[in-house]
Amino acid sequence: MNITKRQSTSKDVAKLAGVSRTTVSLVLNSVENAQISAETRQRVFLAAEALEYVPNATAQALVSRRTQVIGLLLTRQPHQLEADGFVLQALEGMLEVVRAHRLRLLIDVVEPEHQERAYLDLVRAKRIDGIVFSGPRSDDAALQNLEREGFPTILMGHLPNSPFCSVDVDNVLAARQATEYLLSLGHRRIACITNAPLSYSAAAERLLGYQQALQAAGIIPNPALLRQGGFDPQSGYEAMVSLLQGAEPFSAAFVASDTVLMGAKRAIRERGLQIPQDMSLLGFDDIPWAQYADPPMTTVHLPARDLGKQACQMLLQVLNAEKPPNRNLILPAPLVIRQSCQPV
Amino acid sequence: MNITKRQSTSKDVAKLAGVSRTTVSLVLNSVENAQISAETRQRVFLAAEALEYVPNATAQALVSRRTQVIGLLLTRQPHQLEADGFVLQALEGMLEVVRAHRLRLLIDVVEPEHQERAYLDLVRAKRIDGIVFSGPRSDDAALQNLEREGFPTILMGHLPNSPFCSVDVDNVLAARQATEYLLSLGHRRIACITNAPLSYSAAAERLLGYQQALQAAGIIPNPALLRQGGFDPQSGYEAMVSLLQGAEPFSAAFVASDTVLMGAKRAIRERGLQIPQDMSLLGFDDIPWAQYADPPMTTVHLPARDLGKQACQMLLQVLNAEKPPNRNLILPAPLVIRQSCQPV
DNA sequence: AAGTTTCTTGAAAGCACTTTCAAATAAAAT
DNA sequence: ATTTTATTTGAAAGTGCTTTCAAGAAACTT
Repeated sequence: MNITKRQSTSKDVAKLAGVSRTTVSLVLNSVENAQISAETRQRVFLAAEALEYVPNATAQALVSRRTQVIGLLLTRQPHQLEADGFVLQALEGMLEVVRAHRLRLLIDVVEPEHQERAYLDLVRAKRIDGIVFSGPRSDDAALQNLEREGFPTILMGHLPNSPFCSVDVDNVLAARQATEYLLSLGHRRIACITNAPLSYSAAAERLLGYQQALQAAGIIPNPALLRQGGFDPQSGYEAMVSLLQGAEPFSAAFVASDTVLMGAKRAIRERGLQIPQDMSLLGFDDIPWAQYADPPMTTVHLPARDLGKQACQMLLQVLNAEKPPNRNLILPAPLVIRQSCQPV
Repeated sequence: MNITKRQSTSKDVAKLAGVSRTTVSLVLNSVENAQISAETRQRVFLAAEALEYVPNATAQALVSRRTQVIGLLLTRQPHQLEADGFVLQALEGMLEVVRAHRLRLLIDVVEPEHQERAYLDLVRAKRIDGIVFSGPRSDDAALQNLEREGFPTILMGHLPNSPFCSVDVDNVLAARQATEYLLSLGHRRIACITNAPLSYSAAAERLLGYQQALQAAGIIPNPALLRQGGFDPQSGYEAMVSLLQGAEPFSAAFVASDTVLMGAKRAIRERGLQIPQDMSLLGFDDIPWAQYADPPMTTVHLPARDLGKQACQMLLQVLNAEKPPNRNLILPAPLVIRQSCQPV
């Protein structure tokens, strides 16, 4: 476990190649306008190879003012991360582009409570070049700090009149279409469980879509048929139990998150109800579980992986001072019809 | 989006406080043996506050040779990450201790194919102080590189005669106990689907536990009842379809990963079989899904969160040159009996 | 009042790199 | 052979911080 052999530096390479450190840097970074003879170049490469030289990222960062690291920020209660099928898919998409650009990804989860200083440290300390921010909330003080700092940030999700670029789906539309599907099956009493507290913009939007569809069909959304979920199956379980115990009957439920849906489904089954015979269930996110559930879940497909990918790409554009083509990129979120809904 | 106002440096703080940068550093890092008058100290704090000063992490890292960042390395095919319930829980545990120590977490997923140089970059470039390595494989060339470099590394999982410290569960024992439970229910023909290719040590160990239990009961493990899964539900689905189509009858299956189990369960239901009436199913990992599945799954509880936490703590001990109390920490992995198994 | 001892503080070096700029060398032109 | 031009290379400064070392100031002895 000893770290005896010192790491070789550009100085070592220079010495071995018989050139100056400047030349080493010029060659290894293949600087355009500086012409180095092919022979010298070769010597440097060989020396670097021989010493297994890798430039010290910290030193490079210090001088270039770029750490080549981007941050993924999630705002959740840590324990709510556990069952989040979305995160991993998005992460994957991000890693894909991050890797292609030889960057690194730093991940942090901040709890909604003490986010005040949470990112400031990350940002001010210049630990990262930019941020992909998942799950923005309107009441997020720290996010406003980022704004003031003018820190390169991309939102995964959407925040009305935020200066930041964002990648998102049209939650309102997707939720409306989902609800319309339920309506088209003849359901009239449709319950709704949100995916998160309404301060999360995605939660508010999905709820709105649900309400719009109902109203367009001449149905007044019934508050007694609405419950709030929050990131984990347990919240869905509790919400559904409460719904089932309520006086208000319903034949279908739109649950704005598959993770929450997982718990809701359990509550229904415990009650001895069959899906979809006794109750139609429609989710949101299309996490891997959805298609393997019993029955496979009809749900809105959230292109999580793409969302992550696009967010990263947008961030890179911002970092390179290119004007991103779209300030607010909207990806389609189609309804995937499987077997958890049927006509009344 | 402009970055007009330059970030304030320790020099600015020094100037505002009317002291030297040395003093600023001494105060802000509360260095022990250097005594600074309370009055000076106060002035520095105030100045730092006023300028919203946060030390540049890069510069600190350069001089201290510590980046205060630790890496989480996962070896999977990226797309296999998607449904991995374990990762997020472990991540959470890690974040907990990482945060407590004011460190940061860098995450990377490397594909088993080109891992050769994959971490070397990370390590040689001194981007991170240490590594938590999830899913070590015996045939991992890069891991051997880490060994040679003497880089502070903790294994989440286990590798026979590796010099690295590790945190793990006793996979053999857990799998044996799980299988014994099935045996105790009267099952004799028990299929097994592994959680991953056998080069992953955890996969090999779980399989071994299954085989040991069988042999102890005087049953010769039947190769026709064995299939290999691999990280995602689809692999489980395919494995179970293949098992079901095979000539060999069986009344129970031990699936060494809940994620894989998710797919296997689907295959069984599509076949019109009831769980547990027609087929007992026993999983491994206890991902959030397990307790909300229909029926709730009996499975081996993998203390993922704790594993992550302990791995991190161990790494910190290594980094601080403390001898970790246990070179190979084994956490208990109890069987959680729910409703997916019943007597024949 | 002079000599010690203790407190504070700042100059300077170092961390490993990049990049500018001018000098040195080689090649070309007169 | 000498001047001009093109080609290479290296010294040095800068990135923002920590830390050693020694000096200056203040307090204490004798």
